[in-house]
Amino acid sequence: MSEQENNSVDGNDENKLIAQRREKLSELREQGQAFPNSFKRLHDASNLVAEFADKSKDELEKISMQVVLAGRIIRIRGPFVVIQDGSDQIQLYLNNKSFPEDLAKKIKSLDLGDIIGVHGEVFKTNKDELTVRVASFELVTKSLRPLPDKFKGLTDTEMRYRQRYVDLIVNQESRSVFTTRSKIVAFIRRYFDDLGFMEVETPMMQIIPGGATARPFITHHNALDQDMYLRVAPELYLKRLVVGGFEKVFELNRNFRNEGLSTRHNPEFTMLEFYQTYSRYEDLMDLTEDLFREIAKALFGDSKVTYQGSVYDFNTAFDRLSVKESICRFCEGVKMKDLETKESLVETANRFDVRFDESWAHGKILMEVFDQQVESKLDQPTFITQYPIEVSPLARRNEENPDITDRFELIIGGRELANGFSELNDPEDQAERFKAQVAEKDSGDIEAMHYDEDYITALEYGMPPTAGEGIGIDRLVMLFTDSASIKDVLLFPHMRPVQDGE
RNA sequence: GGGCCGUUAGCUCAGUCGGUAGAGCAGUUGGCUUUUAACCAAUUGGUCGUGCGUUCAAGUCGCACACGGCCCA
Repeated sequence: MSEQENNSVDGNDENKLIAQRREKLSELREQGQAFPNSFKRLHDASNLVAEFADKSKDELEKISMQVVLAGRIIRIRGPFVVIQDGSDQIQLYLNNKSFPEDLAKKIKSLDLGDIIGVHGEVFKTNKDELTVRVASFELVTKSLRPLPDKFKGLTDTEMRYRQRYVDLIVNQESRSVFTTRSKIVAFIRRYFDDLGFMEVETPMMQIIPGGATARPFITHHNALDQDMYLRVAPELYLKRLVVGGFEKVFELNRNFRNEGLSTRHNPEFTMLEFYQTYSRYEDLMDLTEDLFREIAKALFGDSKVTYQGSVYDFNTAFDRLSVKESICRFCEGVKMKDLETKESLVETANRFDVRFDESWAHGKILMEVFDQQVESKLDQPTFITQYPIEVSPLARRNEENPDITDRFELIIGGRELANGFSELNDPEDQAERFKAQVAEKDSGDIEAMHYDEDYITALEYGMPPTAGEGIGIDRLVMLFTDSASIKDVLLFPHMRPVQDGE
C-alpha cells in the first residue's frame, strides 16, 4: 500500500478510475509497444451493415465473410462488445471462454473507450443482430479516461462545448450536426462552382478593417512593429478582384467581430460572400431563394425545413417588404407618413419605446425601430429591402429615391441570414460615403468604417456593375440542423477559460 | 451590463425542517456467456464550484466571486 502512489501528472483531476487504467497501460508498456500503429484495417462498420444487414443468419453462415475492423469500444454486454468507427457502430462477439487464458485475461481488461482492432467472421445472433465473431484482436489505443454515462451521454452543455471530443464520441446527434454542416459547406462550394464562380482567399489580417460596420479585433505584427486588424468582412478585397477582372468570385471563410457572445453571436464566425458582375440585387434574391431550396432538397429530399417548431417551405417565394412597409405591418397603427420626417419618426420610435439617440440620422433611427420592433417577429423567410443610405455605405443608391439603397436582408425565424446589394461602383459617391463614416467614427461610433483610399483607387479604375451578398453560414447551419444556439453548430465555440481554484 | 436558474462520485441525478452524503450507470471481485440500457451476487468511490460569514452544527441559510444556461439590454 505504501508503494501505491498517486501517478497524477497534472495534479488535481486524477481519480481512481484513471489510475486503474494507467496501471493497465503500464502493463502494456512492459509487454512491448503500447501504442502500436501497424494495424491495417480492411473494412468499416457502415460497409458491413450496408452489405450484410439484410442477409439471414443461414446465408451469412454460408458466405463466411472474414473481416478486419477497428474502432472504439462504446458498449460491453457480457461477451458482446460494440465498437464505433468513423462510419457507424457494429457489435463484436468476444467470448473469453473460447480464448486461451492469456487472451481471456486481455479481454477482461478491456475498458469502455479503448480502441481495438479485430479479425473475425460476420454472423447474426439469435436476436438477428449483425455481429463479428472475433478470432483475434489487438488493443490499438488504450483509453485512460472513463466515458460519460452510457445511456444519457454527456448532457452538461458546458462540458459538451469545452470537451467537444467527448461529446462527439458519445452523442450521435452532435456528430450528426457537424456532418450536416460539412455537407452544407460542400454543397455551397459545388453550387457556386457550377455557376462558374471562382473561390478565392483574401486577407484575414488587414491594415484597414473594412467591409462591415463592426468593431474589429486588433493584433500586432512584431517584425513590422505594426498593429493589424482581424477582418470583419472580406468585401472590399473581393470587389478589388472584380475590378481586376474576376467576374464571379466567392469566399467562404472566417470573419472576426469584437462583440458580445450570445446564442446568435460568436466572435469568429463563418461567412459566405459572393460577387457577380452584370447583376442587380433582385437577381441575388432569386439566387438566394434557389440556394436555400436546393440545400433543403439536398439534405432532406424536401423543400420543407422545421426550425424550433416553425416550418419553412423553401419552395414558396419569400415575402419581399421594404423596411418601412415591414414597420407599418408590425407596429400597430403606424402609417407611411409617420416614418417620413425626422419629427414624426422620433415620435413613432418613442411611442414604441425604441432606444435611440435623437442626434442620429433619420435612417439610423428607422433601422433601430426595425431592429427592436420588427426583426424578431419576422418568422417566415422575408426579404427586407430599401435600406437607408446612412446604414449602407457600400451599397448602390436607388435611382428613384436617393435616400435608400438597392439592398436587401433575408430574415428567417427572426434572424438575419443574408445581406446583399447592388454594389456601389461610383468612386466619387463611395469617397463621400467613407467620409461620412469617418465623421461617425470621430463622433464616437466604434463600429463605423475607416476611409480606405486604395479601395477608392480600385473603383477609379472602374468596377463593372456588380451585385454581392453575404450569408452567415453558422446561422444557416442552425436553421438546417434545428439548433437553438450558435454554439451547437460550432465545433469549438468560444468559452471563457475556467480559472484554477486558488 | 441587468434579471432568473444551475454547479453534489468519472457520467446522469436525488438530498426533507440546518443534525455530518444517497441512487443508477461506469469501476473492482466472482458468476453467467447468442446479449440488446444484458443479467445475478458482493463491493470501492465525495475539496457538495471557490471564498467569507451566521450557527453548538452548513450540501442546505446570508454575502461576494467564478463558470455555464435562459431571458432582457
